[in-house]
Amino acid sequence: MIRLGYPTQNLTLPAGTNRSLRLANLHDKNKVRGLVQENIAGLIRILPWNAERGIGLFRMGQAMIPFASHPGFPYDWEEQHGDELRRAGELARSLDVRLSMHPGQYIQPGSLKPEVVERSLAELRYVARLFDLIGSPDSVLVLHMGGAYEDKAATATRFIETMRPETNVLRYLALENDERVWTVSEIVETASSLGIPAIADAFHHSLNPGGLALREALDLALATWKVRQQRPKLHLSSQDPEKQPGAHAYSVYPEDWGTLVEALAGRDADVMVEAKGKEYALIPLGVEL
DNA sequence: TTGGGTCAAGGAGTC
DNA sequence: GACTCCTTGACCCAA
Repeated sequence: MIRLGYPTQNLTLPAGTNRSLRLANLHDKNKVRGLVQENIAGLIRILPWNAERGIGLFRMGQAMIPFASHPGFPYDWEEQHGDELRRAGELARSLDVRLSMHPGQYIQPGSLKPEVVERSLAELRYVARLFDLIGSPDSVLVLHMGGAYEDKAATATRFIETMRPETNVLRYLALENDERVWTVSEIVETASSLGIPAIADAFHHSLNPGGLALREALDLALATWKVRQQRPKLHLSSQDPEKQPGAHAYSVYPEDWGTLVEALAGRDADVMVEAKGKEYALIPLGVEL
């Protein structure tokens, strides 16, 4: 069985989980508190909408708690929003919707710069703490491995050494291949060293296959989820024909979906669809909105 | 009220 | 060297 999901916002409702603010306004406690409450309220609106349509995955916006890992964050967000987050988590579990987050390109645990590593770890700890409060052990913290710094082997070693002590982050962390640097086989190797699973992104894989067919890449990535006894997660998207290679299209093309389904060959997976059209991109995959 | 420039942060690749 | 792309558009000022 394949379950589907989409990221951060629902265009139909509409509702979102990614409202943020400029750093210059972070001092305004009431503003920040209001935005966080709106993001959590958005999540609470989206979850039942998804469940009614059989959409079993949802990715929360990284700015659910905007600037949560920034030293200038103006109050104790765990204490102030803990109850709301626990309630949202209870709702997600009662509806059987799996949650995830995907910190962005600035998160570089393998960086050569200590300050970049520290900021990256602070952000990863924020996500893990948020998942703790939500309380669903199958939540997934999706991360790219970042830069290669002209020496992949040394960077992978550095990445592993930096992450190994982060036991609470590792409870949720999964590594994803990207479209130009790290291939599926490389992230599977690093993930295995850390005892965590790997996410194969079918679109990135098509741009950066590392000599593997999609079927072979899935064989590697799906097997890594045994360490957590969880359903494997994958990503799917299509190329925007108007833009550079790697840019996500508004929707998913049926041929890309067909290629993934064929490569899965009947195996179970949770597939996150990354498209500008959000939930509308699930329509060509058979979801009725 | 709206249009458009700008926004914490990194790195790789293209032009 | 400037621009684009990646997670995700949203914020916010000027008119």
